[in-house]
Amino acid sequence: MIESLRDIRLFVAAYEARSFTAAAERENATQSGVSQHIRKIEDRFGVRLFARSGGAVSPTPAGDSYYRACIEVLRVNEAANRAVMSYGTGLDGEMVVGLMPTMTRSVLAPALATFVAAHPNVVVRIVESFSGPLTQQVQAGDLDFAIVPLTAGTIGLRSRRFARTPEVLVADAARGLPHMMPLRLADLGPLKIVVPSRQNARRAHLEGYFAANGVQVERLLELDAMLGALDFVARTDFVAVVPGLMMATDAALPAPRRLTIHPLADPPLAIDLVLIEPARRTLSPAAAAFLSVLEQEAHAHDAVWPVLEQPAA
Amino acid sequence: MIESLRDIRLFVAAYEARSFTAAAERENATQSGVSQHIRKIEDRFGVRLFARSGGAVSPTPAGDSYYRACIEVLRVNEAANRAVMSYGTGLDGEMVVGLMPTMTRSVLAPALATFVAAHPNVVVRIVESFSGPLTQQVQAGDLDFAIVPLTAGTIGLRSRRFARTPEVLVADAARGLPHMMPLRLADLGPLKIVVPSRQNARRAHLEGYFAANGVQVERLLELDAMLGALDFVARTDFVAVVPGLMMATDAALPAPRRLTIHPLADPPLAIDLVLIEPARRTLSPAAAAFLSVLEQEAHAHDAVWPVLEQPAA
DNA sequence: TCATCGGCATCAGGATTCATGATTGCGCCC
DNA sequence: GGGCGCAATCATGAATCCTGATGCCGATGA
Repeated sequence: MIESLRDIRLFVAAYEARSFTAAAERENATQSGVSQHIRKIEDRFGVRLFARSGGAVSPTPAGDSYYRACIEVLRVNEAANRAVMSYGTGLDGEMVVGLMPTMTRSVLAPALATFVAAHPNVVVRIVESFSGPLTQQVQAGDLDFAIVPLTAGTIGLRSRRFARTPEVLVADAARGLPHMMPLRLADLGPLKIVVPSRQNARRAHLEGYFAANGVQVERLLELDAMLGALDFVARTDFVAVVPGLMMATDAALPAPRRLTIHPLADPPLAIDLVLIEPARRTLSPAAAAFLSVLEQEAHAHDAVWPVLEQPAA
Repeated sequence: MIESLRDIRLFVAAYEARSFTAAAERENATQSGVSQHIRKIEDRFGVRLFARSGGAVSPTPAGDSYYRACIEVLRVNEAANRAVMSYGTGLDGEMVVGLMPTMTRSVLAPALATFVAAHPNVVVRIVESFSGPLTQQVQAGDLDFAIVPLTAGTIGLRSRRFARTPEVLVADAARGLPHMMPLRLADLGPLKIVVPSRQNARRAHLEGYFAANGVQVERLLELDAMLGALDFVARTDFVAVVPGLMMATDAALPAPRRLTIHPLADPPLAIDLVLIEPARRTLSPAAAAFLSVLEQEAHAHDAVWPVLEQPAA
């Protein structure tokens, strides 16, 4: 009875999916096969890795421990493969990255331009979506990494801080608010405001901020289409609160402008963006290179905003 | 074409032996098999790992690099195996136990430490609550067992005596009362005293004791948060009466101390703790083992208190 | 309380992979 | 040039892996 990396991969998939069936689907296998592999491991060690209680499987402490060790094995193994593969070719291959709309509006374009110029052989695919779907896709291994708002940790993901950016108010320029001047929302009187739907992690942050700081809301409009929201703001007396990073290029634009931008003040509000990647893998060289460009681009605009002393809400 | 740990082992052996034949011998394989495995790796990566020049094989730079990465993989993999094998002993399953705060403060921690070391496979869940909710949860079958103060029997429960512990007075050390010296409450003059709410079964015991023994109460403060109560006592001239078991570790603590502890004397007052479990079930092996550890730990501190001749009130 | 359903375990078969021993090819030394 | 040592190759039998079907259990909902 020989242990194989297949065993480990299937176990890791089962652990992360909390389901043999889902794991099989992810790893191009069958439920039966997954079941047999895991039983094989359990027999070899004489330890139960999952508690089967009819409907669902849940890891035992031994399973938890083995999982932590296994993702290490997979990561190191991947590093081994990369080490030898680098003797064959330079930077190429395919890379799939998930980004939330905040990233795609201002940061993506210049980062992409830089990257494709430097690495013409890399096939780049960008997926734009919201945090929920992106998280799932990273978990499933469909994405090399994703940038999403900070949320509670999820099984099978490694995450690290990517950037912090202030939330800013966006208003129709016809209102005459001085561009880039920090504002207290409560001073603006009852607001007609565009917010994302509850699926979006930012919604809760915003509502908490409104409630805690006496912001009067006249009308709430749910709109998950960010670009549409900005266009809507430019044509009506609605305003929107969006991550500053999203407006980075607009902020520096000279007059005349359709929209004015205003960091929230008293207190400021910021949002943390995190990088998530599958815990069992390491970033491919191409993905790592792109991430570095993306990060550099995201921080290029830091200086236009007031310093954020306070941690994010 | 799936990569396997066998590939890696054979490659490592070949690298170290500088010979396929010797490697085969070391790994209980044949020269042919080693040759095929290594060719498989080379094909997969499109890189040559060994230079074959008739008589002997010598690693290429790619082979050197892969070797260094591979021994890392083998090391990490072995660590994974060791991690899970240490779980080979003891019981398994899940166990949910309800404890009153009296138990969680001094007894729980050492008992838990002993238990998880002996039974790493058991998923332990501890619920801290008061007698009412705990009794309900045992009745509902949500808990394997609970430790609660002695009360009237409830249908659907089996109970047995778990421990008897004296009630003790706890006072701010600044009062200068000699630590561990038994006291008559009535001798202390009018008391400012912290007591649990009426939901707590001990409240009635205490009030009965006060009335029967001429204890003068200047102020009563209801506080169900046990830890908070102790902290409050340490900062004010209030005192509290709590089960001795709760203060077991504090009792043995050397000076300097924030609190002094005093068994109630003339007459002593004790409280009985009982084990309750669903009458329709028997204790799971894990629960029984944990109970035994808990009981042992609870009795480990018996000697620090005066002998209780009298039955509890 | 019963029927239904989702999900895992088990089983037998067929496909695939793996290991083996024999044989061949290559370079070296005598 | 003929042994000699070692790796490559090949065909075959063994072990394994994967699959689809089926059974079983607990959860869910009427």
